[in-house]
Amino acid sequence: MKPETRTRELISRLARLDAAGSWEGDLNPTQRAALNYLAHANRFSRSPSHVSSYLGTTRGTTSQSLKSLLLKGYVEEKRSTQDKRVVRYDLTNKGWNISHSTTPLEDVLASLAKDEIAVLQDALTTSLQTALAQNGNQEFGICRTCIHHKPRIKGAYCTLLETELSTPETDQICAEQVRA
Amino acid sequence: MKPETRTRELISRLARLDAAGSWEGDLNPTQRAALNYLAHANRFSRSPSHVSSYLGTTRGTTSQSLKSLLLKGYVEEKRSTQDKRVVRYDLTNKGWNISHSTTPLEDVLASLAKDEIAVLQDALTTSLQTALAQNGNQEFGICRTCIHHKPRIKGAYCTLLETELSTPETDQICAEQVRA
DNA sequence: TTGCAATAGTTTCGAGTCGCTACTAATAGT
DNA sequence: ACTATTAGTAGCGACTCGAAACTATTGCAA
Repeated sequence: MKPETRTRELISRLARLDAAGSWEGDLNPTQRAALNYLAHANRFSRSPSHVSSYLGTTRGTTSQSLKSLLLKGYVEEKRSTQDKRVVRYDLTNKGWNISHSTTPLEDVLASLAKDEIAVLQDALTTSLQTALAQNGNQEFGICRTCIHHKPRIKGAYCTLLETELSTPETDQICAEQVRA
Repeated sequence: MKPETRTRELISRLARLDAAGSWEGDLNPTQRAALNYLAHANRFSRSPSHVSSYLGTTRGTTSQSLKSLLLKGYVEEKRSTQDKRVVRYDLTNKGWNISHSTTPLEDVLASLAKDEIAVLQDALTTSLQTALAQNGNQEFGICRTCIHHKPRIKGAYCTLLETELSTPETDQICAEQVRA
């Protein structure tokens, strides 16, 4: 079998195993994925559109998943006052608690050698970036690594959103991020 | 973010992208995964039970997926004469044709450097083996690497199934495989 | 300013996955 | 012969997913 075929199969099987084994609490894999995204995204990137773009599904599907998360009390809705169309979803305490728990796959990955996981992460990152670029998708990288990111003495400044950012925020996922 | 968390996220996103982009023909991701398995599994490992064990779903779900594949003409049913309970699914010509097509993710992986994909494959293989071992799942490795595999001048002999195997068959997936 | 296009989000529909339980048929063990 | 086990299927309810239709809001431009 060609190495790329074999590797694709490995990725698919690992993801499948992970999804099956991560029915933590009353969250299914998709809901868990959405929650994970919301836990790491900055305050400008937590709308249904952003979630659906990140997960690669339609807005309709995402709308339902978020509604389910809302109903179960893992997130809360914040409607914007500037643009009355947009909604932002923030994690509740219950949401934060569950988002910290690790999945079986993470435990396995944690048992790899330090250099092994570093190399794995690099190769996967490269692959993901290439794949995303080919589809014209956004990368959803971390603020700190963006061309619009200008470091300040405390925190940073975003030249795109024209906003001051706190230090923890520069480590969050931003939907607008463009690699420097 | 911890490297194992980041890596898990990468695997999950790549798999999601791959699944979304591989709606080749009229096959959805699960049906495609089942077809891929059948394309690489040997003649002793192509029953609904084996497919469900490989994909990590229940037999009920697999039964439906296979029924769908059958209906669409990608596979055909062969009922065993020895054990009248078991069914074997073989790919039709239509099935072989589609199983040879590559997915977008494969194309991306193929563009990686040779040593990079080798290292990637190794790390993923190790992770998968560990994860499967923890769940008590079968590994579904290749015949040739099994403790029951005894090479012959032409092909091989399996001491578990007590059967002669042709050379191509020793490169196929076997549900009974146990790493030597 | 008015009007139209674009955008954010929701709703609904049909097909399909998935876990679960219950079921039939065939085989294996005692 | 009786029972337990195994292979496969059927039906149920919850959910995902893509697609299309829909509302509300905003942006743009004549």
